[in-house]
Amino acid sequence: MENIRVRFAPSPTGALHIGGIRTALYNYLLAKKFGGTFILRIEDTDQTRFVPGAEAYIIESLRWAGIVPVEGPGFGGEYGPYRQSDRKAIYLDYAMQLIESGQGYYAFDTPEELDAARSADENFKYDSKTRLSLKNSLSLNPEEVTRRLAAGEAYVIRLKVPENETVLIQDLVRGEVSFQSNELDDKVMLKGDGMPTYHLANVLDDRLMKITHVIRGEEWLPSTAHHVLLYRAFGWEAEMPRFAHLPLILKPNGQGKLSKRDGSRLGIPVFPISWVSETPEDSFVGFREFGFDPHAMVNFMAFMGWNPGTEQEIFSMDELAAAFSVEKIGKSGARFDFDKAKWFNQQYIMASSNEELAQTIRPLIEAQGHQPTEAFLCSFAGMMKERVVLFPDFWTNGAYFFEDFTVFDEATIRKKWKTDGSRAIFTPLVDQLDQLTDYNAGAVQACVEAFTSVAGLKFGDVLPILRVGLTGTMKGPAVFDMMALLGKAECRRRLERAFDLFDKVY
RNA sequence: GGCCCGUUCGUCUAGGGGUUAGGACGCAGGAUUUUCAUUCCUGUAACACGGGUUCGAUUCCCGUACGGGCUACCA
Repeated sequence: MENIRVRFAPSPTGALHIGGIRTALYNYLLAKKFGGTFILRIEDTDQTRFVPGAEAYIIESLRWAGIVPVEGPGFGGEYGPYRQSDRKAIYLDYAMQLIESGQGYYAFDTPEELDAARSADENFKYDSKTRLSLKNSLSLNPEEVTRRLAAGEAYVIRLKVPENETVLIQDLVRGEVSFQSNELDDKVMLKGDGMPTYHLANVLDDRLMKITHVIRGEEWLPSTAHHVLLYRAFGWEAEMPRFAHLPLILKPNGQGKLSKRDGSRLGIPVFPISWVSETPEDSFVGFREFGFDPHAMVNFMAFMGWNPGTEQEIFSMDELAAAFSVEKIGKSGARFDFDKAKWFNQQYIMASSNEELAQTIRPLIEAQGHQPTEAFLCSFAGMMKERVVLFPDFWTNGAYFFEDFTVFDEATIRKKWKTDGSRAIFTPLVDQLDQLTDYNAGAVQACVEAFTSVAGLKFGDVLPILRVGLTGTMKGPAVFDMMALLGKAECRRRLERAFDLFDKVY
């Protein structure tokens, strides 16, 4: 394989949703697999849509996901600058080449005139059939063009799309796709403000940055015809990058592609990390803040539209890179399945070490006002990790490890606790537990078993009392493990408090 | 409207001219478990439709339907 160079080229117009992350991921995986170079390029040619902070958001999102560029703004590289607004002169230069070679032309039509043309004919297209009746250097005489230019009149440079040509695209995902040039319009290459459009800048930068593979969303497939025409115009068609157009990510339910609003509408994340804007409607919660492990998100995203062809589903980034191939990318849109995303996260949490989990959840626990020791937190994580799906579940499902419960499972107590006698039965157990010198799970269990048989009770009569007495709930880790972690004094305190509470149930 | 792309269980998908059409999520049931969860087992459910080509089509071709994308001096 040649020296692969791929790029992720987002526009800094706001938060980048999960589809963008997947595009970046596939580019990254291809580069990683073949020892190539993954480049980040910021396509900020639309000054009206520029959003401050968006570039930093994109970089942080990628970093969180473990997709780190080798070249890009702030990352170095020999093909910079990597922000298109810093490359303005380059685009002008090449746009002029288009004019000189007769493959581009100046157009003086104002946006208002074009709008008028469109409202007069809804099928209006600026193309080979209409361009001679519009105001441009093809229809106007040379003196008039020179005069307008000299007078500083606003103009754009358009691509002169040739007639009667067939544009064939060999797409790595879709195979051969063909377009008739007569269907294509004369796209603007250089805008009135001197900035290039996406099409010009993209083609030029891919060429100048020696990009070998263009992996991008399917929404770009139609304009790829124009891009090929541009490569042709510059004489680069033989060395064009290879194209791969990715299937879109669809809404979880209903129809259409996934949109920003779907997240807040359905209460699920569709962004990698949170985006905070002045208005709540434009602020979004991310996978990170939802409590996802970035590896789980990446694993999940990798499978939206790609599949290794084996039955393995859990992949590290390295394994993903090793297994990845553009040929195995699917063709049809993939519906965003949040249940599957959660399943991946659960798998990752269960596979994480207690130490890793402790580190991740410490801020969540501390935010609740508790400063557990590292040892305590690790044991806690170990006991809870098979019982959570998202990181915040550690707190929601295990708060009783850190503080007294306020509500408890009344149904169990009504069934197992008798106000006219249970207290007398269980107080000796508390006392016996207090006699233990080594308060470990085994010793506690032995003590409880001995008590149970002497008292003529069944395990099922004693365990629920202990469990609910200690934690308030019937759900949770093994009782004796929890007792060992909580310690003798704390268990005694909790049980006495609980017994008082239970007596008040009726 | 025009151009382009797509269509296998509810969802993500494997597969591919002759298969009991496989896996995963979800859901349902069961086993294990002091609870919950984990784990294991079982079940549920799919080749959009119509024509060809063929001995045989879910697989190849053509239509139709449906879905999606693009159709800006936005990317």
